[in-house]
Amino acid sequence: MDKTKKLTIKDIATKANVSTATVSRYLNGQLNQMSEKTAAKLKKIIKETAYIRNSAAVQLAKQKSNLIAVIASNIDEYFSSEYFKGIVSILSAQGYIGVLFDSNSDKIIESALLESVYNQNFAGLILQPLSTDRRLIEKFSNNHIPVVLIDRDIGNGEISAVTTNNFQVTKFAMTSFLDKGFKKVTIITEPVNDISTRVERVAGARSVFDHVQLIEVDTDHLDLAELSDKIDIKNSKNLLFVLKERLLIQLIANTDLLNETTSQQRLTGFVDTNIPKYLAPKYKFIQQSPYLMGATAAEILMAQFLEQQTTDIKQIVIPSHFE
Amino acid sequence: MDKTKKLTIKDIATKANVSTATVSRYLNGQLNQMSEKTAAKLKKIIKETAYIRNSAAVQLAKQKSNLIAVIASNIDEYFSSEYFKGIVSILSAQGYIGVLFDSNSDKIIESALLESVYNQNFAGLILQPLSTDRRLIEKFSNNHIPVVLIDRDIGNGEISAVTTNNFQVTKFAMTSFLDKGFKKVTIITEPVNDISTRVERVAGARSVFDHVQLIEVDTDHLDLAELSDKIDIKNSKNLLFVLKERLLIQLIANTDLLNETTSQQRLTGFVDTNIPKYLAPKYKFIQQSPYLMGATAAEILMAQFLEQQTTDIKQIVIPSHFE
DNA sequence: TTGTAAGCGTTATCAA
DNA sequence: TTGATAACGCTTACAA
Repeated sequence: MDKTKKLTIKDIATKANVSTATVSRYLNGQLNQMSEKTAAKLKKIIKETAYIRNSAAVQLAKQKSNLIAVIASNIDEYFSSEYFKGIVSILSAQGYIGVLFDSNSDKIIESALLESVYNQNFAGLILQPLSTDRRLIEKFSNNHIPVVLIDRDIGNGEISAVTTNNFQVTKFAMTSFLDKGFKKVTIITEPVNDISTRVERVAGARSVFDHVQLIEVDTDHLDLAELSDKIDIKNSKNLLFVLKERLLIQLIANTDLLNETTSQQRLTGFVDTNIPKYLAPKYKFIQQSPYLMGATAAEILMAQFLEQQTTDIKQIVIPSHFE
Repeated sequence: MDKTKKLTIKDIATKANVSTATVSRYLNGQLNQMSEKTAAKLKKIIKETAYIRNSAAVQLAKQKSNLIAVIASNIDEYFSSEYFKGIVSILSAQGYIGVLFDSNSDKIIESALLESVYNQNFAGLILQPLSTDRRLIEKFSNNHIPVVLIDRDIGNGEISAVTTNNFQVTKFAMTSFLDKGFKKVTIITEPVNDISTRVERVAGARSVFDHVQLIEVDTDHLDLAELSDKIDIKNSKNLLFVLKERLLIQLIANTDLLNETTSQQRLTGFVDTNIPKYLAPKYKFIQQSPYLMGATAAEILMAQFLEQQTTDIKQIVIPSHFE
C-alpha cells in the first residue's frame, strides 16, 4: 500500500510491455493510435497502480502551464469570492486551475503580487486592479501572457476588461429617487481616488442631482458620530447613497432611517449579498452579478489562448440591476 | 521590447560568459560559491533581460512542487476567506503558494476536488472537510503528501487538525445564560449530520441545559414563518442559539427580539464578522479566530515537510471567545 | 570559484 | 499500431 518510490511512465510501460510513447499517447487520449487491446491493458494497469503523471514534467514537455492567477483587491468582500467562483467554473472545465491572491486593498502588496505572479510562470492573469499603473501589467502582455481586468478598468482600452454599468445603473437609480422628490444626495464611500467604479458611480449621481455631497470614509475605522455630523439628516429630501455593502449595513444598523414614520426609502447603495434585503425587505438596492462577471472574464482569457494573439481586446459590460 | 523567444538559463550563461551551473547557483542564492564579480555581472544581466526561470523545469529538477491545495467547504462564508488569508500569509513567506478550491457544501464536489487535486501533484493539502470518509484523504498520506484538516475534525486523530474549542466555549456561553435565568435553549443550525463543529456545539448546549430544542434549516431557503411556528417565542426564558452567522443575521433582522422591552439578550450564536455587533452592539456572541486557525494549519504543514515523516500528527485547538 | 554532464518525467518527431 | 530518442529548462554531484 505504501509505495515508497513514485511511479513513472516508465514503470507503467515496463509493466504493460509497451514503450513510454504508447503510455504517453494513452494518457493524452490518443486512443485511435493504438489497438483496443493495448488501451485496455494500460487502463487496467494505470488503475491498479494508481499511477499519476508528474505535472511539472508535462508542463515542461508541453511548454505550457495550466495555472491562472486571480488577484482580488480584497477577498474580504463577498464580491471577490463570488467572481472567483465564476472564474473557476469556466477554468476547471478546460483543465486550468485558478489561484486566488489578495492585494488586501494595498497598492504596495498589489505590485509585489504582480511581480511574484509574473515570476511564477502563470499562464494567464485576471486582475481586479487597485493601482492604475499599467507598467507592471504590460510586462505580462509583452510576454504573451494574457491579462483580463475585472470589476475595474484602468484606462485606455488596451487591456481586456469585464466591468459593470456603474454610470448607467446609478443614473437610473438616482433618477427614480429624483422622481420621488429627493433634492440632494449624499454619497458615502471609501476614498474615490481614481478607482473607476467609484468615479463612475459618483458621476452617475452627479448626472442626476445638482446637489451632491461626497463623504469619504474608512470602513474599518468608521466614526459614526463624525459621519452623522456631516450628514444633513434632518432633511427628509436628502438621499443617502452608499457605495459599499459593508458600509451600508453599518448605516442601516446604526441609524433610525429604517424606523422613520415616513415610509419612504431614504437609503440605498451597491450590494453583493442579500443581507441588506434581510434588514430592509422593502428597499431597493443596486445588485451586481459578480459570478457572471468572473465567468465572463475567464471565457475571454480562454479565448485569448486559442487566438494566439494577445491583440484581440474585449471590453464587456455585465449590467447591474436596481431592484 | 517584444522578445518572441523565451529566455533560458543558457542564454544568460552565454551572455555572461559563464556556465549554466553558475547561473543556477546564482538563482538559488548560493552567492558564496562564486566571486562577487560574477554575481554582480549576473545580477545585471538578469535584470536587464528580465529573465525569469521556468518553474516547471525547476520543479522537475528539484522533485518538488510549491503548490498547496486548500479546499474550503464553502467560500461564501467569511470564515473561509479569513483562514485562507492566514494560510497564505505563512505559505508565501516560505515560497509556497496556496490554491483555493471550493466544495460548495457538496460532498460529491468535495470528492471530485480531492481526486483532481491528487492528480495535480500538489505538495500538500489543507482541508475543511465535509464528508467524514477518510479513504480519499488516506490516498494523500500514503503518497507522503501531508494533509492538515481545518475547522472540522473527522475522527480518529490520525490526521493533523486545527479546530476550535466548540464544546467548551459553547458550554461557557450557555452557562452564562443559565445563570441569568434561562430555562431552555433552541438551537438553530444547518443540518448537523456528522459535522464535528455542529455536533460539539449541540453537545455543549446539552451539557448545560436540560431542555434543548434542535431546529435544522437550510440557510438558502429559510422559511421564517415555519421557523417562528416551531420556536416557543413567547417564553422569555427560551434562549435562541444560532450556529451560523448568516442565519443569525436573518433572525436579527426579522424578529422583534432586539426591540423587546426587556433589555435582556435572548439571542446569540457563532460569528465570523462584526456585522452582528453592528446590529446588536450590546449583545455577546461567540467569536472565532479563522485567520489564526489558517496560519496555524499552514505552519503544521510546513513542519511536516521538514520532518520528512508524515507520522507526526498534531491536534491544535484555537480557542473562540464569548464576548 | 567554476564547469561538465547526468538526471528529473513527459511529449512528440521520425522511423519502423 | 508501435518504438527509439531527442528535446523541454533546470539542478546538482563530481571534477577541475
